Amino acid sequence: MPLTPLHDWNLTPREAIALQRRLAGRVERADRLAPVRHIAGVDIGFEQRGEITRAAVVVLAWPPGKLGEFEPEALEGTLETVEQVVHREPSRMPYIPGLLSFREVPATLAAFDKLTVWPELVMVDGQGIAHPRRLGVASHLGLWLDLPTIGVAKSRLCGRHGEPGPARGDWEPLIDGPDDEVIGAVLRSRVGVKPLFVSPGHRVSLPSALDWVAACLRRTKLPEPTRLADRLASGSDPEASPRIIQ
DNA sequence: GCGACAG
DNA sequence: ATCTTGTCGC
Repeated sequence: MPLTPLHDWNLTPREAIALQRRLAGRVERADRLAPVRHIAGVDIGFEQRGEITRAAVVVLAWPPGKLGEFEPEALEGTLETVEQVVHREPSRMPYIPGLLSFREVPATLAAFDKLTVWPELVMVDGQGIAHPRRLGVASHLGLWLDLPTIGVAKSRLCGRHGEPGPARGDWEPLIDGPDDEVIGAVLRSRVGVKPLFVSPGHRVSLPSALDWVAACLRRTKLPEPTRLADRLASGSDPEASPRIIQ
């Protein structure tokens, strides 16, 4: 069953919410990944006070160059960029908490259209199922692309949790609803900084999502895929021209 | 009615 | 998210 073309979406918040409820039923929370050879990172930036949406996708080679090390520092620079693309277009919707995917997914899909290297796993800057209707931007994108996705957010949208321990890798479950459903994890990705909110997007379990994020962590707070996509989507890399490396 | 609220 | 100077810390 084909989904409604996102480019045609011109929904009211009420209609968008109804659509999310239907799509949430199609999100898979168990692992169903093909062998991973490339991991993509996705992030969105804005220009001109939000009038222009800028989607960035960075594709990294997996596994990283050097294996057998446990310290992230020893793996510095081992997740190499294979391709990166940027797509700009007029923004379609304002930001509304809970409806982020309607604002960001269309531009993201256009960016994916430009990729020549297709990833087997995607990390998205935002929530996966850790969403009021269990359909955050990572889950929505995963359904659309028919790819496994993981949500890596910098702050909380919903759910309750304890404060994770101080060590890198320490985490606490993110729980929501009257039935205490575990919708994600609050992960200390770096000592001394606010924790990350990791949640399954599509076709990835929570334990695997945490494993993948941990495997992509280096010295920074964000895992390499979303860190590089962030850099590309934000101003620091002004005329970030699309390029294919190697 | 009163907060909370990804990017 | 973005707008922005200085400032604290490794």
